[in-house]
Amino acid sequence: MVNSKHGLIVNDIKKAINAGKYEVDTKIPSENQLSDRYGVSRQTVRKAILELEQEGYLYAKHGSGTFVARRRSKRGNSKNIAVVSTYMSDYIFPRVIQGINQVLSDNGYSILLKTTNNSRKGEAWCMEELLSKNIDGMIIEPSQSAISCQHQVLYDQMDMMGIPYVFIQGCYEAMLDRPHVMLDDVEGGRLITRHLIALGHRKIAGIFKADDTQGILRHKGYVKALQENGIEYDPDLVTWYHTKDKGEKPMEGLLRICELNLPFSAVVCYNDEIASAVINGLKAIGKKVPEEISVTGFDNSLLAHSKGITTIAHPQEELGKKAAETLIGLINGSISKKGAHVLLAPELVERKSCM
Amino acid sequence: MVNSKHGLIVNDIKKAINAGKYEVDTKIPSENQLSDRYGVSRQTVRKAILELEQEGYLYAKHGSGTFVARRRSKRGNSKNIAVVSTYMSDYIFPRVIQGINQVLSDNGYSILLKTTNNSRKGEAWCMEELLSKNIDGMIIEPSQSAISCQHQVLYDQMDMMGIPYVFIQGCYEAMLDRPHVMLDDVEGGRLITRHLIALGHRKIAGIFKADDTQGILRHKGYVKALQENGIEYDPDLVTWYHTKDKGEKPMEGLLRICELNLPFSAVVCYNDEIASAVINGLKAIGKKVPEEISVTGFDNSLLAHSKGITTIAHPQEELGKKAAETLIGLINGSISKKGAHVLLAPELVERKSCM
DNA sequence: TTCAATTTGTTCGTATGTATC
DNA sequence: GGATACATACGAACAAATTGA
Repeated sequence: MVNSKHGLIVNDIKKAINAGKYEVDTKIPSENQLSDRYGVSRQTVRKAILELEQEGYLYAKHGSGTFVARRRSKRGNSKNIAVVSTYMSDYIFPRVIQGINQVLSDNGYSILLKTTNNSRKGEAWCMEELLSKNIDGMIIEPSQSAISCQHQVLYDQMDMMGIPYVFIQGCYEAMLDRPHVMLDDVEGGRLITRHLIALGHRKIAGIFKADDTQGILRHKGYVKALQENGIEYDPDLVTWYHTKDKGEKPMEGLLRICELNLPFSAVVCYNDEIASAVINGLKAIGKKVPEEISVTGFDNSLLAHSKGITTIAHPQEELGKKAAETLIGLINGSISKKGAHVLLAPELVERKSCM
Repeated sequence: MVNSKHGLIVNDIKKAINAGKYEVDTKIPSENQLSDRYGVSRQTVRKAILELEQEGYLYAKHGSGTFVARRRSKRGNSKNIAVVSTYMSDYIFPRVIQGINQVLSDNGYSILLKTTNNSRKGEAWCMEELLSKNIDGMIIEPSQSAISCQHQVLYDQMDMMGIPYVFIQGCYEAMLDRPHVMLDDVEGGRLITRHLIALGHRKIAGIFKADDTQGILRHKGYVKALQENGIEYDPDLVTWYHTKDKGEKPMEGLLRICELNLPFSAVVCYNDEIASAVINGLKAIGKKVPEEISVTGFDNSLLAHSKGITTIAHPQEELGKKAAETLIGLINGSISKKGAHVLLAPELVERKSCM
């Protein structure tokens, strides 16, 4: 995003100010001190400070020092709502945003769209930019949701500025008390596992993502369904993987189970992508799907559609609508922050990957 | 009262521009030349130029020179760009907007998203709302592009306010001189017709939309390909239809051709939707596709993918990127409105509807 | 009041990187 | 590929304003 040294310094100081490390009208370190600290020339520091001055973050006093400016809070009803998503072209997102747009535009709001590329840095960057703009609220899909949120200050600042926000799809563990609208992943995991049990399966393997709230919740539902039907939970049948594992790890786990001669007749997968990889893997080692082993996905993505995978459907448009309605409720005060927790019921989509 | 050397240079250049000594978009002397002329260092010249750039008098082009900008009324730069599309969830749109987002966010801009639902009223309503907001530019996909633009006043008003805009996908007939970035439909029509000719077809029917710029251009490409290959153009083989005709008309035309006993072995269709309907229609009257008759589409939509229709692909992300780059060029003055006409090369996607 | 230290403001010189023609 | 021109960065010097001893 920013390659230049002065750009990095600008971001750093901005972050410090937004985090409240410098009070308004207090002096920041002198140019010489900063150039020492960052290991750059004084000219480079000056360029950064000049930029921040023009953006209204700082003001310099000749012979005296450079100070933190009182941020102009030109708040009011701009009728703009920020929508922050991880990726733009994700198969799942267009319909969600369509739902959001429908409700918001009906209520006279416009959408300010931002993407984080699913990185924390991207998210922090986005929010810092948004704080300098005039928005009435925010709908945000958190990045890498299972890792603890290290930039909660930014959310605190939004609270302080009275800008309400709603999490969608996932929510940071530490912020589950904040407003959120998401799929009931526990229920989804339960639903699809119950479906397999109803088909007669007893030994059901599972592949879940460990660094993701959704993965943990779906696993919870999987366990719940087993218990409800009097089937003992066998940890050896469950494989956990992380985002960085890419494609290999899940299949490795499954092969390990095969090698251990643990009999299983079905696999519950974290999502359609994994399910697709598993189907290919099973076919490669001579197992027939669904005749010998049933496989399920999650998300009802295009992949599930084209490969005929039985899966759990996101009520995408509904999710967008609910999120927008919740946010509007928060803005006009008709909904309290504590009550704004919505879980949407998932739907089972039967295809031909199970029997 | 300016004491600083760079201040004197700023005033000098300002005066020269205001006096008309430098024309708009002409190059001013290079930094080195100016530093020689004024007897100051290049840094001092740079500082002066930077100041003038920020005031909107000049714009610098890396590796090329520094130029006189078209003076704009200094509306606050909100760093917001409006993106107006017809529908949100269209199969084609996510990737286009992804391209737009990539370029814009790299340049520090945010996207303000609006939809028109492909209606003129929706478009007018959108633009009125946008005019009341603070935006630096607009990328717009026009609604129902062939009908003459009845609300040109709104565009004139944007011109007056100095807010640049770029049309994507299509462009109003009467506004083809305005900046636009779109697919080269003539080339697309030529490409797909040439493909059929290369496969050995000589009698090629065509179905085109009459009230749509794209329809007319695709027809033009169709004619061009025929002429280039020494095949006479036969108007009887071409069916024209209008938006209001819905699905029946195109097929009627084709049936008429069949009844007239005009032999043809291939059909070039306006888009994938028509191609799909034509394939169904031909099958219904006992013609085999592609064995007896080859059919082509246009747009590379999901429909073409699922039905295996040979078609023309939009370079979607590229289109978004180019549109964003063009708009940024217009904003900082490095591109003139007249030069901002971009046609993107289409790509042939071979599937199984031709032989 | 004066003086010295500190801090920002302005300018010069130089070097390297990178885009454009 | 080479020349040109802008972009970034470093180092140094002096000027001007402020502050406190």
